[in-house]
Amino acid sequence: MVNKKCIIRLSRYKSALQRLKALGFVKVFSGNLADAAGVTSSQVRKDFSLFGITGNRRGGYSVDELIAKILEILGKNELQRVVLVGAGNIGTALMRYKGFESGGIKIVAAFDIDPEKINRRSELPVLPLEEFADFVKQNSVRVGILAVPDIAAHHVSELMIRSGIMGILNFAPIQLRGADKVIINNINLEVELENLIYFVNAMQKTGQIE
Amino acid sequence: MVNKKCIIRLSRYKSALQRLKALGFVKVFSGNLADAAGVTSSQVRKDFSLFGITGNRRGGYSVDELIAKILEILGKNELQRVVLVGAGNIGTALMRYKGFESGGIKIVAAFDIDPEKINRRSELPVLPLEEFADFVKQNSVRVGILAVPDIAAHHVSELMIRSGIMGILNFAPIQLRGADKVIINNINLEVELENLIYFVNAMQKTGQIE
DNA sequence: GAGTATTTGATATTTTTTTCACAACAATTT
DNA sequence: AAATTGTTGTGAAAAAAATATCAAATACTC
Repeated sequence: MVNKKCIIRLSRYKSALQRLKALGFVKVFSGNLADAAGVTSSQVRKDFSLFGITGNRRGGYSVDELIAKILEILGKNELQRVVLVGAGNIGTALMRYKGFESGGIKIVAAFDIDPEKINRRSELPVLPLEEFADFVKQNSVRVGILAVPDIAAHHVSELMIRSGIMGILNFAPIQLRGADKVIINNINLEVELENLIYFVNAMQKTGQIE
Repeated sequence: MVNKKCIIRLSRYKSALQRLKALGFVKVFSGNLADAAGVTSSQVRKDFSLFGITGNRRGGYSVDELIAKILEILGKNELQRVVLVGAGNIGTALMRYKGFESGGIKIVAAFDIDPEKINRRSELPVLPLEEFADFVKQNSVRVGILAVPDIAAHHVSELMIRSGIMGILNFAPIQLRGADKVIINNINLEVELENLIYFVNAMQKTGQIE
């Protein structure tokens, strides 16, 4: 009933609303939000109705209320703690990425097998992979980012699931298949680029797309 | 008719086939591929029929032929040159990422406004942003990766489009709206994590999902 | 405070995507 | 060589998602 695309739109509405709020808006109509998020106003209202979000007929929606409700739905009222496995290229970039904290998401620890990468004293400690299960259990972390080379990805994903992780954001270039009751979102850079290249080629051939 | 999801599946079939080939498989049935890619066999055959890919009734498909045809469709017969803007956290990680080259994609140059980041002598040169338009035109690059902070993203995307870039892979945490005849794929890490968190929460509440 | 204009919310319609079902066909067996 | 088995390819059916429609509601005007 509530599918992935719908939640992604909610995230987008949230960002748009926060922008609108920063600009001083107090009320918003479904049409405004739709424009800001690149969808139709019907879509916005449909999505809202799915979560029981209501506005005032003719009066639109209160920006503050909307933001509050969406944050609630997305579970952003409390800080979400996330762990990271793989302190390589992408892992390190994610560790340094500042954008998460403002959004209520915090990488609380990273893990790697390479002893050289271990650093317990850092604000964001890098710990040996052997400590992963204990850490996750003790801190009841439920979401993990997987940024290890493809050869290790399957093995690490199993460790994560075994340790109690229920959601994995996978950057390894293999399609991880979710076990039961585990959500896996794959981000595959090569696939994204291939996609782009296909449509660019197609557009160049036909002069038009879609 | 041919939509984004379909091309993403093609990419997945390609990976699965390359794996199967490495394992020594010569023939494959739609069901095998479906399993490997996590879809139904109908889906596989439908996708193939869209691109005029045919097999032998009862004989399945030749792995080599399939790979060749998919590579052809995805435009992977020639090396695809890509540029990158933003040599920060994520940009640098992408520059170092080795996975692309094996897949026929090569980042040929990166660009940044920070003079400290400029490095013309590197194998993957980092050039000042002012040179972007010229470089893209002279090298007829059509795909670019955008990895700059959100404040700069809009401005840079316009520069890219003005310079002739037709496909943008956007890592900035804002939803870039595609101009006409420009494809934009957005990768928003926060949105991905929010998504994961929502479903993990939902699962924990209900004990089941989907 | 009646009348008007405008927006929501719910339902209906359309479009898109996926799955089903099965005829046509090609290996394999008898 | 006939029968059988198993797989493709495709058109039809079903499911899912997006969009359009419009009565009900409510803010605003005069």
